[in-house]
Amino acid sequence: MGRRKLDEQEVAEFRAKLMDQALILFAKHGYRDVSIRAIALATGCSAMTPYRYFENKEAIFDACRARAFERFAEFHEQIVEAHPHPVERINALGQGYADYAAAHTDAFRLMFELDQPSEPSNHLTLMGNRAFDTLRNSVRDAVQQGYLKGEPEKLAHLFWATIHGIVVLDLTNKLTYGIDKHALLESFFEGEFTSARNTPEDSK
Amino acid sequence: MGRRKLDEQEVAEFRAKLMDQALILFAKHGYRDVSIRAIALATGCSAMTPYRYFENKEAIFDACRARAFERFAEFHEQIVEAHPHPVERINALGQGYADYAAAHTDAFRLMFELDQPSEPSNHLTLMGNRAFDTLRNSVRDAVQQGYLKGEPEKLAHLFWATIHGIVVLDLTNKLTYGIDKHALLESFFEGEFTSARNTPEDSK
DNA sequence: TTAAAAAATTGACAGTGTAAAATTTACAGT
DNA sequence: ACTGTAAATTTTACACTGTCAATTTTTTAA
Repeated sequence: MGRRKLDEQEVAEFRAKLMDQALILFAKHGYRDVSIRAIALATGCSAMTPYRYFENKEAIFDACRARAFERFAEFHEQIVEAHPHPVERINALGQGYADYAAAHTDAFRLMFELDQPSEPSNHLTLMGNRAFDTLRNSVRDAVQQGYLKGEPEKLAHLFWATIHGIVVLDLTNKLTYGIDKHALLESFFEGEFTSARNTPEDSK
Repeated sequence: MGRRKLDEQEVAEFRAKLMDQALILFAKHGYRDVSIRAIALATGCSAMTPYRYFENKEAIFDACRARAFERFAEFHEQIVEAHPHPVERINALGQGYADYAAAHTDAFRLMFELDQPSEPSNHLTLMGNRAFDTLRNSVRDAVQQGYLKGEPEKLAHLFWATIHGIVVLDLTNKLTYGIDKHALLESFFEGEFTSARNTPEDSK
């Protein structure tokens, strides 16, 4: 006696359906300008139904971010497959990172928003790491094969930080002195900055 | 006949008063969770009075961001004065950037939020540039004096992007592999990454 | 003292997140 | 087939939001 409880798969399916719509809306309009009612409407359920599948709006957002990271990671994994050479692979990953941010700006914002509405869930952290792992592994390989020197973890993180910095400064319109994203990426990949450090004695 | 119109200074004073409170609230709770009514209450005026001094909530936020950038720039300018040597100055600016982000995280978020509610105003851009100018000039000096080699604009931008990248990845809890902000900053300042690039032949 | 204009406040509205109540749905036992 | 019941869903309701419009207060010049 009593209506059958939704099994795990059914719940997962509806959650996915909600997230598909939510991701589209969040990416298009941002967290602030998407209402749960709008997500419900797009999904074709009533306004309060999402609350049965997610605790609140932040939980939906969090799930969408994780999904965005998942796609981001898949994109990186494709690049890895397409570039067997470690150094080329690293550069392709960096370029891909920037390209992805440009092509999917809204998803990128979702992922790297400074003003995160909640602490990252474990799943979100996992998906975030998965994308970075492609770079981490590539740098490790490059070091092992002698293409790079240094502590692989630090190298990978610094590489990431630099690309990320270039991308977000560009995204927030902070590059206003004629030096744009492309020039910076090019310089970085050429190692112009990295080889520029020396002492005054050297330059005399 | 007719009440005296507020002169420019009076308007500026009240705007400043509003912004003082708004900046505190925005920094503490973020754009989303601060209402104009709350700003008005903190300022001691009625709920709709802010609308006489700013077009809307975004305009208040924009003004606050510009003010945050102004303080950020002043902080950098103090660092410049305290460090006469170009290379030390550059490193101090980088370290200061990270320290400021840690000490005034909320203000930093305000300034570099990806999800900006509006296009940056001219004044905001100006204040943003003012902070970066300290680094730009320092790099230019360092290059002129032979401490650095390369195109100064690109060097300065790349330096900024790297520090910024490190800071924001840390701020958004993306550094989860035991390599933290401090290790990355240290590596960066030591040039560990920058001197790591060479060909396999070199390492044999 | 009064007319009027600027400033400030109040009232109103559509839209928000979400808690609680009401309702629909679909199954187990008779 | 019917019915009791529990799960799923929808409806209702509320406090709060940004902001427009109407109103009231304040302050000045005549």
